[in-house]
Amino acid sequence: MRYPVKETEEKHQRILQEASRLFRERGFKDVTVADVMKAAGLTHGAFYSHFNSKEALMAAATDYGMENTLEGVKKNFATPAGRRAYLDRYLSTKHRDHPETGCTMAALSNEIRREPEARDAFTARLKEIFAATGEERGEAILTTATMVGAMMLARAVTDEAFSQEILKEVRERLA
Amino acid sequence: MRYPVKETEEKHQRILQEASRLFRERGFKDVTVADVMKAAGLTHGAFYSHFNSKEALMAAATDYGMENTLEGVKKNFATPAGRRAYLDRYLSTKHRDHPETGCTMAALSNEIRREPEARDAFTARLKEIFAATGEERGEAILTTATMVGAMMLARAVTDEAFSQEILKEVRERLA
DNA sequence: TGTACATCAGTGAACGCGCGTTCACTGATGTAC
DNA sequence: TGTACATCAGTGAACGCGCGTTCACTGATGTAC
Repeated sequence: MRYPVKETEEKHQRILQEASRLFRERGFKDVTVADVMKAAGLTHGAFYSHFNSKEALMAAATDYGMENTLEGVKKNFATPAGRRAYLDRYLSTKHRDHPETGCTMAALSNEIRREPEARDAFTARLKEIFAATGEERGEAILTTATMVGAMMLARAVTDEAFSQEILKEVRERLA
Repeated sequence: MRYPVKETEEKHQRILQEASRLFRERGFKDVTVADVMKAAGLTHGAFYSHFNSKEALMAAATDYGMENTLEGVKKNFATPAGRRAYLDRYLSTKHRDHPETGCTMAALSNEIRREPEARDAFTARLKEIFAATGEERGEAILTTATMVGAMMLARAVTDEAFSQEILKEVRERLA
């Protein structure tokens, strides 16, 4: 049956949101189209009324997740204190333990590399993010690389003390 | 039929080597057991005479790849010039374009996080790598995080000039 | 404003394919005597 | 040292399962008149 346009748009947003959340948590490959649709409260068959393929969803979810990061940077990098607080939150155990609500770069960049559509979205948003820091470009690049790398290492490691050490050392050394 | 012990050991090494290569290139999920065995010159059925499961192979390949990195660090970090050359090689377009022979951390850490067996191997080797740099610990952590993060971003991005810019800025700013 | 009907998001069964793993079988190796 | 035989890496067919995608069908919505 036909559904109200407004509800359809809301469902579309919900699919995107849940996809982004699940992908960040488990990666592209371990999340099925059915998983995403179930999380959005729909059946898997309806997926193709919203996206052309799982690849298209991965790209859209990447864009969605990177846009979130962009907003966060815009909001927090206005003042030195805001920037400092952002870095500390980024390099926290809370962020480490919740990739599903955290940075898309730290959660998915390994897989994004192999997904042409997602890469395009990633590239465009990353440029926006660097610009939004208001910092000298090389500085923004260095800081971002360090944060992303540190989070990935802290997450990949099993030893809790070691993982915290990684976060702490980088937190203290980041300008 | 039964095979000479020596040949069996060589085949085992070949499986490990090819697995590490293929995993770094395409990720754990996009490489099948059959792919690995074919690359090693065997049929897929023989796999279970060498490893208990694909998960066990992922762990062994992670250990194998990290050990390679460890040897490289040991060899190159003896002198400041050697260290400098190592960083420059790490942050090169050649390394960026050849993940299959490159750093396991930059290629697989997103996926390693979700594989318990691989995580253990990763953790142990990462500690060895930090120790092998001969640097102050916090320094080793910071530098490694930055290198890994920069390589992942440079690889995830489609724009060639942008990708090179990421590598160049980090190369110049790394002590 | 009211009516007729074309549209299309959503459902759930089904398709086709590929994957990890198992298994019966093979036969040269390596061991026991 | 020679002989008999148990072992076990390797083969290739098969199993069972889950995934992305398709499809016939539904029926309220939104549009054309």
